[in-house]
Amino acid sequence: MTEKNTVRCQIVEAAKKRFSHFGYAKTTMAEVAADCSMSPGNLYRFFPGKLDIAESIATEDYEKHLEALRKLAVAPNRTARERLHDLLFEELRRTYHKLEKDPRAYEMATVIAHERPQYANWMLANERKILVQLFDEAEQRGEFAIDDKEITAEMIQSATMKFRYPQLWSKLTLPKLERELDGVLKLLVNGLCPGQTSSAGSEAAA
Amino acid sequence: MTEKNTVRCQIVEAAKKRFSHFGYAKTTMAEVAADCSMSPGNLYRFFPGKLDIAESIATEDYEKHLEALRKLAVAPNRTARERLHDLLFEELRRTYHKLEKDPRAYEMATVIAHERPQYANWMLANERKILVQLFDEAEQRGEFAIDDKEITAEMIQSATMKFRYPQLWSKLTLPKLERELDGVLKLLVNGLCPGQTSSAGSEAAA
DNA sequence: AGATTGAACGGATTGTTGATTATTCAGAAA
DNA sequence: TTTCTGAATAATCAACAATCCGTTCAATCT
Repeated sequence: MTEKNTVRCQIVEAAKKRFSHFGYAKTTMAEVAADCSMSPGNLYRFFPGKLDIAESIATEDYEKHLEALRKLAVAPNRTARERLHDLLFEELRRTYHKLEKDPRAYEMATVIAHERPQYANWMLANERKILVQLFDEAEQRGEFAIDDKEITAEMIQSATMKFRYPQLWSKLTLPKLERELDGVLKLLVNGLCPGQTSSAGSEAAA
Repeated sequence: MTEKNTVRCQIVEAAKKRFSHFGYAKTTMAEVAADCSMSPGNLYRFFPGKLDIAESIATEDYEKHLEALRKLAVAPNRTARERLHDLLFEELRRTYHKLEKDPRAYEMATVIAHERPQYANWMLANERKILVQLFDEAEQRGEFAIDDKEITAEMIQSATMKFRYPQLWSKLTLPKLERELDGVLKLLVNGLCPGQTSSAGSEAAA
């Protein structure tokens, strides 16, 4: 079991090097196998297919991101609104930078999104859990008033779709995207109706 | 001049028939020219290129849609919130049906969006004007409280992006999209903060 | 037995060739 | 002159061949 895991890791590491250096498409299973001093066929004892190796790499990275989001969601000394802001901005910035400077990451994201549509849903569901937790706390402190928190989390995700895979849907620069996300967040928090005070429109984070 | 316009119309009509019957790609300039009893070269006295004929057709149709939106934006006996609802739903439904039942329209939309990125921006700007007008009225009646109406219109468009070209970004059915748009709208209008009453969450329209 | 190999299969990809077609423009027609 | 033509051009596309590569599995090794 531990043995098996070691081999799995070895494969993942070899693939990681190849993928990030030559790209997913230009890396062959035979090459990865050779890097691990094994035959191509043997890879299939550890992964169902090539795409699963890529998914494994992506997930490893994503888990770190998720952890960072969880931290932000419960940061002390921040209002619920600020924490929501931090969450959404972290998401935007991470994706933007990842896809911006690294065409290999872009390629892998595209392939996985295309061949495994459910993967994106799984990511959204993970982040929804964090949002719901944030809402729970916020409600207790009377910061937000929310009927159905799960649904509301979905709606927040709908409304911020544009900022989740920024360069797939627009060619805007990061500063412009940030300004726009800030505007959308303000609207989501305060609404269009007259009523309560709107606390400051934007803050710096990180 | 009128003469020229007549010929232009004739070309557009011939192209419209061809495009909707055989598709944009499978229609040749020679065929359109033949339908108009003229040589292919002569088409270029009236249009800079094939794509411009398609654009002309698309715009003709779009102008009708815009007119419908303008009507909805000033409908009497409806609250601002209801009119905003009608506007966004009309947009969603039109696009959905158009792309759903007519693969030719989908093809043309794709080609134009790809070759003429500015075209989509022009459409958004048109619709923003309508939104701003709606906001102006709403503010006078005290229904909405809005700082910068142009910016707010942009933010509404950002937040409802997912519903503007529905089948490009998700495989959701119309009812699901409608439920989601309703949820997003509710959030945009009322905000997350506790405060004023939320008038009914959803209504039927047309 | 279980673990590993590597040749073989077939679906996808690439490169090449030939045809199609959007666009131009020199000249014919009006 | 202005209006139009249609052959010439260059870019794109479709079809086919050849190759490549992910995946499988019968045979080999431990």
